[in-house]
Parts: sequence; C-alpha cells; structure tokens
Amino acid sequence: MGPATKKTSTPESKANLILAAVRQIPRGKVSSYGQIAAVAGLPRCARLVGTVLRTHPNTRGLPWHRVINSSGRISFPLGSDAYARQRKLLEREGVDFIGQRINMKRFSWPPGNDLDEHLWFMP
DNA sequence: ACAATGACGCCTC
DNA sequence: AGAGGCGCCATTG
Repeated sequence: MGPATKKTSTPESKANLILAAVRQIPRGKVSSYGQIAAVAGLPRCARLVGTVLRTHPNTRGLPWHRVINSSGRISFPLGSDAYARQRKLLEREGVDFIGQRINMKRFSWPPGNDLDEHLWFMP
C-alpha cells in the first residue's frame, strides 16, 4: 500500500457492504433499500443501495429482486420490463402481491420482533 | 468543480 | 390514501 492509501471507506467498500447485505435476504423474503443500508451499517444511504444495484455490472447470482421500497412496492415504473421481471422473480419464490403491493408484515426481512408476522392468517 | 439525476424515505398536507 | 417537498449520498454529464 502506498502513502496515498489512507482512505478507509471507499465507494467500492461501501458497495461491497451493500452487496453482502443483499445476499443475506432469504429466499421468499424481501427487504427495503433503507433496511439493506442499515444492515450494511450505512444508515441514511437508501439511495446508495439503489445506485449500487443500478450501476453494478455483475448482478448475476445476486438476489437484487428481493429489494423493494419502503412502501412495499417495486421501484420500477409499472408496466416496464424491469417491473415485470422483478415481479416474476418474486412471485416465483412465493412472495404474494396485493395489487402492486407486498405485505411487509409477512415478507419483510429482517423480521421485526412483532408478533404480527405469526398471525397473518388471511388478509 | 458544479449541476443534474436516481432501483430512496420521511414528513406534511 | 395519495401527492408534493425536502434531505440524503454516490454517480454522471
């Protein structure tokens, strides 16, 4: 390492933290951009999560589709190919949509300590 | 270096 | 509930 290597938090390292957090989302669950930022140890960086997913070249093998916005919706324009693609992937692994929304009580990760997740019976 | 742009989120109407 | 305004932070032009 050269003398000019004193930076500890490069954009690159942040991206890695974010990607690692995304990889933790279990199959059949979803997480919001803000939640992922928090898990990555980067609070207030929700926007950055979106930027990383958008700009990162190799998203292959990464469960990017499990990241949605805090309102429980897919963050692509309704009707776009990207929207359809993400929705398909989610439904394929058992995530239910009510209209265009996902019930966060049931599918969000990490799970809250709330008991609501255990009594989702039938909406 | 500066301004615009986004796969965001929260608060206020 | 839905829309608009503003703060946030890295990327782009």
